[in-house]
Amino acid sequence: MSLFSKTCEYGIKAAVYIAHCSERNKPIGVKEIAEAINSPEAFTAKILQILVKNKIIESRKGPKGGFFIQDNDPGKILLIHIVRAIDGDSLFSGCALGFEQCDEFNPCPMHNSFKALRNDIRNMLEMNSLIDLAQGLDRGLTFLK
Amino acid sequence: MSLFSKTCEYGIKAAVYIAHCSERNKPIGVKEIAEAINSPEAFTAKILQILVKNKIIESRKGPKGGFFIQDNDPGKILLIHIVRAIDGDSLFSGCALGFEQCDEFNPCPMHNSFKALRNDIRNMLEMNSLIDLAQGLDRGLTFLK
DNA sequence: TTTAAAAAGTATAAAAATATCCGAATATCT
DNA sequence: AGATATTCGGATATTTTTATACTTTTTAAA
Repeated sequence: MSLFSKTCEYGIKAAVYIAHCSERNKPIGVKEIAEAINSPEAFTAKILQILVKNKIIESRKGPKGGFFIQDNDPGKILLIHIVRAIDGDSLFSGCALGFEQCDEFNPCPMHNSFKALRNDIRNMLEMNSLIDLAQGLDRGLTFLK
Repeated sequence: MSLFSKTCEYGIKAAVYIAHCSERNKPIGVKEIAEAINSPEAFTAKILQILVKNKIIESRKGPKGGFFIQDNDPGKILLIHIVRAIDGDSLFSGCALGFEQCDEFNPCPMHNSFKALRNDIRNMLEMNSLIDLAQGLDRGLTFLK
């Protein structure tokens, strides 16, 4: 078990790559993205559609088309937006043992020790924008495959 | 996406319930366990087998048989043992984006912000023993369904 | 020593996640 | 206007996770 679903992992990587390239200011095709993040192309296309529908990234059809992020946006797009769009918010707002009704008044055995962790997860996702994550790529300090 | 797989959630709940009952000092059958944690019986049986194979709990066949934990053990059995047996250790030792090779020298974009969180997860799993989790049940403060 | 109750083992089924394929819609360029 | 490149949408396929059903083995007790 890992934090994110595979779908979400691809979504994050793709978004980071698009942010990384968005300086060039021209749309990037699925093919290049999938190649860059080492993901299955058709599946990646589906995930990009989700991100577009959730207005996290933009797209243009036809020749010279592809996916892109407006100039000033990478700093505004947070990991939590992507995770929420793809995996929902159960990771950082749900119960560790999967109970629907688990709260202060009706806690599961893990409720109290999980509370802090859940907030840490949420904070981490709220603190990291695509700019933050893309910067390392720009400088050749981090990698997407 | 949630922290644990469903299998692991059932495994944790089952183990906590067994610890909770182990005072009575007699084996508890799958039927009672599944009932107590509101899980599918046959599937729960499979999970209990995993825990037995990993020597996390014990079992006895035949009439009056069932699953149990030795008197002094619930304090020694940590969540991390159960999670490791069922979900493996990718959750608290792997890369957030699923890379095999992701470390200080070859980090993924999330590596640094994830590092602390991963340790928090590990700590949480190492800090909680079955006794800790069962205590709330004993006192009627927490619930397993 | 026979019977019955339970876990262990094996095979299969159903559901969800992951992945592929192809035609439709749309935009660009000539 | 026509040809082409691309995303979009829907159908389908594959794999993994979750779940069930049934048989075998072990054990306790009558």
